[in-house]
Amino acid sequence: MQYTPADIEDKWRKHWQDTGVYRVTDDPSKPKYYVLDMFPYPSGAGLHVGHPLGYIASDIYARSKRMKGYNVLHPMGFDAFGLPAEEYAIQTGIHPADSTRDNMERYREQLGQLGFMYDWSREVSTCDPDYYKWTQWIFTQLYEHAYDLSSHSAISIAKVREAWATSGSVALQLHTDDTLEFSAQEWKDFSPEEQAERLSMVRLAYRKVGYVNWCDELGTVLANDQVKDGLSERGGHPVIQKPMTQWYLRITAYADRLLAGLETLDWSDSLKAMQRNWIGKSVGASIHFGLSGREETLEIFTTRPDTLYGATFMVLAPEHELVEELTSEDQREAVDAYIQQIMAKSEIERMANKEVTGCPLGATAIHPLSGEPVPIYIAEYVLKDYGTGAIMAVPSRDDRDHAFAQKFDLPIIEIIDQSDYPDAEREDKVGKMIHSDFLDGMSVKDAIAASIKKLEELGTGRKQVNYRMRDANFSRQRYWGEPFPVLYDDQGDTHMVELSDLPVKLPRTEDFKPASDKSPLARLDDWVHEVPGHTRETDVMPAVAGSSWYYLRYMDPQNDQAPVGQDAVQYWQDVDLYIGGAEHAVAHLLYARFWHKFLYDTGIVPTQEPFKKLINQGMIQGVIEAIFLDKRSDELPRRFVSSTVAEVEGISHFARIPVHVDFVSDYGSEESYLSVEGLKQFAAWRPEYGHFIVESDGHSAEIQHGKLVAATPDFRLATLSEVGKMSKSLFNVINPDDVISRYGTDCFRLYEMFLGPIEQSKPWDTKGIDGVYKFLRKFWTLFIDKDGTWKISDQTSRPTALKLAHECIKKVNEDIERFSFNTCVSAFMICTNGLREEDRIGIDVASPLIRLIAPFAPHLAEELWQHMETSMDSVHKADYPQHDDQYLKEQTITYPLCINGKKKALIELDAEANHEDIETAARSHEDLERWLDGKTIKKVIVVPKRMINIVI
RNA sequence: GCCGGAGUGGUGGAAUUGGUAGACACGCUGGAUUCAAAAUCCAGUGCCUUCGGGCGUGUGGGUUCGAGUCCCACCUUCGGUACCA
Repeated sequence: MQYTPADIEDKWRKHWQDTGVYRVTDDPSKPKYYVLDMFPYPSGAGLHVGHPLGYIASDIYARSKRMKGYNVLHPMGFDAFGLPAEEYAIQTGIHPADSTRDNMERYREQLGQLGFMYDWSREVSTCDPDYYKWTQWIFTQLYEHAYDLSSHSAISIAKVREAWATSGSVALQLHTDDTLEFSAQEWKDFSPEEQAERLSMVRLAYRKVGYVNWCDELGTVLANDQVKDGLSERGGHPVIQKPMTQWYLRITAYADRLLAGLETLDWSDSLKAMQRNWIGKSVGASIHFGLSGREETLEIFTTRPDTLYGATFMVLAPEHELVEELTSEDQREAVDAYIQQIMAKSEIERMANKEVTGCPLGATAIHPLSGEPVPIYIAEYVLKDYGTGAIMAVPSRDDRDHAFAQKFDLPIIEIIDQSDYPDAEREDKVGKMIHSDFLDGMSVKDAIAASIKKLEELGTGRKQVNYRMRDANFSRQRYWGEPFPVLYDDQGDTHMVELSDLPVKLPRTEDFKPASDKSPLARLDDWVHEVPGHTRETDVMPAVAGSSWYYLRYMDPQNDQAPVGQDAVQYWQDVDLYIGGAEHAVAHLLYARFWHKFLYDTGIVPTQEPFKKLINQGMIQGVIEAIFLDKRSDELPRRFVSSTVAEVEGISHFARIPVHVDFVSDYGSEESYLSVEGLKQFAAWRPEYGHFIVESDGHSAEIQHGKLVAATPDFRLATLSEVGKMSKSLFNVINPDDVISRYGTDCFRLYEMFLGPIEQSKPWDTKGIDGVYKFLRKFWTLFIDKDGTWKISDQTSRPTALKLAHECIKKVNEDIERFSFNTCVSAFMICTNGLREEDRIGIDVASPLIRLIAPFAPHLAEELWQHMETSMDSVHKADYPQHDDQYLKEQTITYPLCINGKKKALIELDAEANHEDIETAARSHEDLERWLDGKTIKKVIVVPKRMINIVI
């Protein structure tokens, strides 16, 4: 009987489901192990071949752990709220709830096909009201807590009130961006509004003004993703940065703990480095510069207070609140024009801009030590949310300041003598202070301390810790997300919805298009005013809300009394292994850690960190196929060209238009192109281009209303192929379905693993899949012959067969533990190729091999297992095999013999040979004289069991 | 710009701790089988070569008896950059 996956795979999947092999209960008799995948966003394009890469790896690991006696939780769910469903709804009129439900259904089906050991009864979906009830509740808890810096823990607002009423603001050391100074009496005398204002300065969820990408033309806020070159991706309309009052989470309160917690985690150093850099803790000074003719001061943060005497100008972010006031009449026009220009740019564009831009305000600050006047500028390289949004510029010691000073012809004062450090760069903290008054002669390190001391004496500055990380903007002016559990009363005061009234369900509407500058929910009058005397918050939460705690819900998905029950969380504790994409390195992984620490502080979870070990899977990339649209005229017929034509005419005249990969011939190759047929498909897919002509090298064609009007013979339009993200928005998603129906699930699983290391990204390609399929057939025929007879004999296998098997068992066990699944597949191949030479295979080889491959190819293993005489009804309940060293003994070792590190020959020596035996053998090699070529041997290096090197 | 990753035959990749570079596959070439093809099986396959050997892990330096692996500089490319998820 041939290996035919179609005959066995569906059968076993159904069997496993019917018998509940993968049901997980909280079983205290076994050690627990929690394997988590980053749950997918259920995109309309379906599961693509990139998703399973991590899922297969985690499934293999989870299955092997289970066979090793652990009680393994390996759940799956959906990150179901998000922008694409809403965009899809705006385009098609299909409600996000409906499209998301359908997409989840498709995902469940596709995931089911992959043979994972998920316990679907634990599924979690972030858009399910039973789930987001608790997302909302956690938000209310964040609102009801502040952060106490002395106990390093969240503290309830009730306690804060009590403490302030007893002893005033000095009672507690709370994390805040503002200054709180009031006595107990003053607190009591405050109006409720004034009290609320003070509390808002410390709450972990609070409101403040933030900037959004605003597109007037579309009447909506846009995601960064939807903005290209300062224009909306859809329609190409201008986008500006618009201020708006929004909810924020005070993640900065947890910055130190998020930093310290990294030390305890089994994550890659690179990932920890990314989080560390994102948090960006820096120690420096806060310094107040006076402003000529004004009472108020300009606060700046610097890590280099030692360089104060080199500060020759100040730079503010264009959004800085003092800009308006400080601008002189002469400069107003220029300043306004500059601000307008900058507000059209995204932060990335501002930072990436190498060109130096800026504008003087026509105002001066006063140097806090020298009393000299210092001119004030605004420039895009200073960002509002970093530090105080203002810097003192020290052109002699900062590269960007230096470039700015040169462009605007500002003085550059050298204040550090680095002549003792010839290799030092401008920004290195080494050298002796000069031209710096009382600091002269000090080292940089001493000067930093001395300058802070001086500033503190003068009352114009103090030591300060600053974080690059900013509080998390938690408001989205959209529909498809969790509604805030927030009511505002007639006075504008904020009230959280009580737990008994949660969830605040997302109201159903068919009108989810943007409503001017508000969330679509703002238009639902009945819902907004549902609670008498109150209006609801009409923004919704971002997708990161639901994904910040979903891993806890899997532990106890049905609980209606708490996000997660104490019994469940005490048993499952935390995630032992988390596998997911590196693209989540900072955002999701930092927010989830933040929420987890907050939940720890409030007694909901027993651990400080959610994810003990983390593996980043690489991306399976797609190929983005594109053609070029001539931007110079928007009259019909529009003109499309190939990349080569666009380059000749000047690439800036063209817009890159992605083409659905299904239309492209020779997809992914250098010669990829659109045939006449592909062109027709393109025309039908993008009807807005109605009438267009296309030009490629030596080819042209004209299309009108989907019909080919004219074309050169053998027409083809060359498309540009670029490797990149596989994404619905790039029209290059490849689904696993076709591959599975052709080769079977086990083959697909093995092939994805065989592609390479899971951390590595690579473009999708099915070129090598035949090799894996051939292997599975060979493996099968070790056990079952052509007419379906079970071939395994009762006799013991020969030592050679046992050696092959145990080498494989050893290798696979080792490689699973280091998450090297591609080499596991190779090991299976090597073993199988070797066993084909054996004239008989006994049960002593067959049984461990079938169990060994079970986590990788669960269906095949289960089918073969049924032929074994065993009490275990499923291979997946059997033990995982361990190797026995007695079968692995080698008689001889082949040593490479090198001259000066270059291999010259191989010599075979007894495995037990000692250092001297080996050297003697080397020195007596018959060809040695020829290799020496008259030179003498200086040294012989022998590494037993490794190599021999003769140095001449 | 900044932070992080990757770069090895025609292709995917292996080399786990500084010790035989190219395991295992794909592809290709030749052969067997076949009326023929598919499938299958066997052999070969880094590049150059005067057949002695020489050169080879993105580029250029360095450390070492020995470097794909460590160090320095650079190039290319991918991910993130706070509203894609």
